[in-house]
Amino acid sequence: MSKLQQTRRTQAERTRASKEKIIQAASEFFAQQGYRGAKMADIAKAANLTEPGLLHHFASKTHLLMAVLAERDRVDRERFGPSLLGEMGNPLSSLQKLVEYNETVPGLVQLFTILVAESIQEQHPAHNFFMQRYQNGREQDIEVLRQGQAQGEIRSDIPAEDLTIMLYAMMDGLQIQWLFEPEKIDMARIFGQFVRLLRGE
Amino acid sequence: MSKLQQTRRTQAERTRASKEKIIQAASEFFAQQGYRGAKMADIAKAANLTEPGLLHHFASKTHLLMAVLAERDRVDRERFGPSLLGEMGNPLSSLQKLVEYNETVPGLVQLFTILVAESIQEQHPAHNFFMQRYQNGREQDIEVLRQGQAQGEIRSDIPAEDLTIMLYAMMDGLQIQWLFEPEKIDMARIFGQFVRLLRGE
DNA sequence: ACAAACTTACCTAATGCAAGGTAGGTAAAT
DNA sequence: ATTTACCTACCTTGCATTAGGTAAGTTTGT
Repeated sequence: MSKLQQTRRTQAERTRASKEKIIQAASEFFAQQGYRGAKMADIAKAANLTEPGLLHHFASKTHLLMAVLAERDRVDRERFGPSLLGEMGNPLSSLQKLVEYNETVPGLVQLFTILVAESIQEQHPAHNFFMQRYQNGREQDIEVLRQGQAQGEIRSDIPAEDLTIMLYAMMDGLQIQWLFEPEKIDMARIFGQFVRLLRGE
Repeated sequence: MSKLQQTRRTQAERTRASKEKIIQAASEFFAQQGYRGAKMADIAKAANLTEPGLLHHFASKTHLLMAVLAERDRVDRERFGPSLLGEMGNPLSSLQKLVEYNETVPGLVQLFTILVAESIQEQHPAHNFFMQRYQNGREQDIEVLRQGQAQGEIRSDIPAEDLTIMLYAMMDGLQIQWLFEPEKIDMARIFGQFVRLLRGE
């Protein structure tokens, strides 16, 4: 139709711009419909492309999903460090920050919540991604927690391994109820209560 | 082929038997593949029916899903009371029982975990079912928790409303990690630690 | 008591449509 | 001259649902 649509000089620029738009669109649709529910055609249209146009950049729906997840991870690691707990010294408080941040990006939270559950099945393309994610996360956090326990900032009557599991569990679980009723569930505040418990009052 | 396949006298008997088999098969497939991923053909075959045979009993895939959930609810309410917390007097300990029971039925846990996440989308056929489920559950439990607080069995520095939310969150969250790595995550023991926290040591 | 009329529990075959992916081309960039 | 970034047209498969039939079970009239 119009020639105004794509006015980018170099190919590199065009590619970068297209991929970015695709990933953004895909994130939204995956978040809203899950991986299975999301349709390539919709994603393509949202990125101003046809379906084959999209497939030129990402060879298959699975590839696209992995790209979305990788990108998400990259951004998150940029924003927070490797351990979600943050710096030694004041652990848990930066986790609290993360929960507060999450309340501002319901789309992303929904993306991960739906995909995590979907990917419990072993044959799901993101199965290993999420299993690794939990494993790495817990492993990273465990050291920080031990530190905190040694310094008396975190109660020591529960092993650090268990604490990591509980932290992820509480975050995930709160997200579910919050996604159903964002107005009603004050995720950050309740997570705060939980953190207080772990500090030992 | 053979006339041995269906040797049931009355129609009522046949219908009851068929519906039972269908619901059982559907539960398994929904648990393994989610609602979207499960195929009517597979469910039908597992129930010794053709697809239209199945549809004779449940008018659509959505109807089938609702039937599965209703049946699940019925069985659960039979096993436990209306409140998951159990009797007044010793609350939380029966919740602990529930978690231990859940460890023996991974298929059911997976069914609910995957479906809950899937049904976060408003247009999902089970959306209202699960939202209600949380609302009712929390409402039922809140009274029991207040009792426990009044008798000093449960710490009183966290409002009962928040406690109900945290209990469901911890259960849901633990289930996710447990479903990924059942060997590694000792769901019941960790939930026990959490319960201890809520008792105030 | 029993046959005619009806209802139920299925089946085989076909429909329809959604959705991922391919073939092969064109025009712009390199 | 070649590679890249797309597009149009097409293909294929998967899958829920419908059309229409048959045989067994059930009800009713007499």
